[in-house]
Amino acid sequence: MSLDYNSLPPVHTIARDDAVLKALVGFVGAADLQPGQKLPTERILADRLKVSRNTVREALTRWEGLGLVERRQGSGTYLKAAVSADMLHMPLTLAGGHDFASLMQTLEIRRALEAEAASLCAERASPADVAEIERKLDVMEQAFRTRDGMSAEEDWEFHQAIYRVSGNPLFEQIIAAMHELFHRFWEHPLGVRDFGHASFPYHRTIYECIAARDSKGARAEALKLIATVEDDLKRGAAKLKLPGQI
Amino acid sequence: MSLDYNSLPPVHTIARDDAVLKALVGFVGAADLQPGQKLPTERILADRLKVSRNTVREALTRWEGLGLVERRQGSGTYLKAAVSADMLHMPLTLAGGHDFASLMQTLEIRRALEAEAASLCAERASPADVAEIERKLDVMEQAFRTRDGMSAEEDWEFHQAIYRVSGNPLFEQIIAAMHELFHRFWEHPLGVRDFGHASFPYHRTIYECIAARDSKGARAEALKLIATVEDDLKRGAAKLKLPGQI
DNA sequence: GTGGTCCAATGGTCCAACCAATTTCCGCAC
DNA sequence: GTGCGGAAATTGGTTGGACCATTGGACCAC
Repeated sequence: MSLDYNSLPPVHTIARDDAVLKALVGFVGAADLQPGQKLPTERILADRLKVSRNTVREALTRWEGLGLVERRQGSGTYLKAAVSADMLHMPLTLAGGHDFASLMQTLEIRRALEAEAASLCAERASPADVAEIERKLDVMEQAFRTRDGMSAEEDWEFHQAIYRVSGNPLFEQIIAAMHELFHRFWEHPLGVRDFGHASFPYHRTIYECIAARDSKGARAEALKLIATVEDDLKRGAAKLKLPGQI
Repeated sequence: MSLDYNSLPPVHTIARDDAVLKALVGFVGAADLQPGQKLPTERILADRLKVSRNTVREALTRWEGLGLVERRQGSGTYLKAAVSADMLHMPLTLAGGHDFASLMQTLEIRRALEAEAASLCAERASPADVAEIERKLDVMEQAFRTRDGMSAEEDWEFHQAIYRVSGNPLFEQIIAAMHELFHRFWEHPLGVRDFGHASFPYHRTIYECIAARDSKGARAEALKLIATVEDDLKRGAAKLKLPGQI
C-alpha cells in the first residue's frame, strides 16, 4: 500500500490581477460606490495600484464578463451591480440555445425552481409580503384585461416578487438569467402573440395559496402554470412545423 | 433609388476581441478539439489572426472567466469545456457567499434541481444508462468502504451520471457550478471530515428507483438525500458556534 | 533510476505609444 | 445671454515589443 498524498494540497501562489480586483473591491467599499457610478480611470488605477494598465484591463475584463461592470469607450467604466468582498461567481454557458429543445430544457429548470420558490414563499411570506404580491397580481390582471393579454412585463414582476419573498436571491438570479435568454427568442415576432394566455388564471391561484400559507398548494399551482406554458410552447412549435432555428 | 449597402462593410473595426473569439470557435470546431486538449499559443494566435497578443489575451481572459479554458503559465492554454457558435452566457454572482446562510441557499437550489433531475432520469433512462449509473454507484460504495467515507470524488461522479441521463445538460451545468463553490469551503480543513456520511445509503435507494423507472420514488429519495446534507450542515454549524466566516 | 542543470516554450507583466469614441469646453454667430 | 459647432481633453481599445516566471523536456553525472 502506498502513502496517502492527499494531505499535500497545492501551494497557494498569488495572482496579480486577483490582487487588483481585491483592491478594487476595497475601493468601491470605501468610496461607497453605487451601481451606475463611475470607477476610476484605467490609467489612474494602474498608477495608484503600481501595476501596468494591461493588468488593470485584464482584471476589469473579468469583471465585465461577470456583468459587474460596464465599459464605455471615451466615457469610462461604470459599476453595474453591487460588489462586496465575499462574492461567489458562477458563470454558466449554455450550449446551443437557438432551438426548440433548448427552450424546453430551460423550462424544465424553471419548473423545478418555480415550484420550490412558490413553496418557500408560502412558508416564509410575512403579511407585508403577501400584500406586496397581491399588489403585483392586481397590476398584472389589470394590464392583462386592458391590453388583451399583453402583460408580459407585469407578469414578470409578479413572479419576481415571489422569488424575492422566498428569501433566497438565487431563485431570482437564475430564473432572471434564463428569462433574459427567453426573450431573445420571442421578441422576434413569430406569430405567438397570445403566448401565455392559458397560464393567466394560475397566477391568482398561486397567490391564494401563498396568502393561505399553503406551501404544497403553491407548489402544485406553480407546476400547473409551467405545464400550461410548456403546452403553449409545444403547440406553437407544432404549428410552425418545428423549425430548427427560431 | 439608392444602392443596397448591406453587402459591404461588416468590417473588422468593431469588437476586435469578439472577432477573435469567433475565430477561435471556428478553429476549435475545425480541429475538433476536445476538452483537455491544448489551444494554439497566444503568440501563434496573435500572428495568425493579425491582431496584437494583448487582444488575444483579452479574449482568452473572457473565456477563462466563463470557465471555457484554463491557462497554465509555462505550459499552455487548455480547453476545459466544449464550445460551439451559439452559446449563451449567464453570469451569476451571489453576494455574501462565505457564510452559512449562503451555503443553505445553494442547497435550496440544489434540492429543487436534484429532485427534478432524479425524476426525469427515472423516466428517461435506457437500460445502458441504468447500467452506467449502477457502475458509478458500485465504484462509489467501494471507495466509501475502503477509504472510510472519503468518497467525495466518486460521489460526485454518481450524481453527474444522473444529471446526464436526465437528458438536460442544464442540470449538470448549474449544479456543477455550485459544486465548485461548495468545494472552496470544504477544501479548507475544518474538522468536518465525515461530512456526507449520513447521505450514503440514499445513493443506492435513488438508483433502485431509477432502475425501477419509479419517477416519484426517485424524487422522494433525492429529497431525503439533500435533507441529510442540510442536517449535517446545520449540525456542523451549530458545533462550530456558527462562525460568520468558514 | 535519481537528482541536477540547462534550455526552449509559454503564459504573465510591463511600457510607451497610437487609435477611436465620448465628453468637455471655448469661442463665435445670433 | 443663448445656441451651436468644432477643437481639445478624456477615456477605453489596440498595438508592438520587451522582459520575467514557470513549466517541461533533454541531457548528464552519479
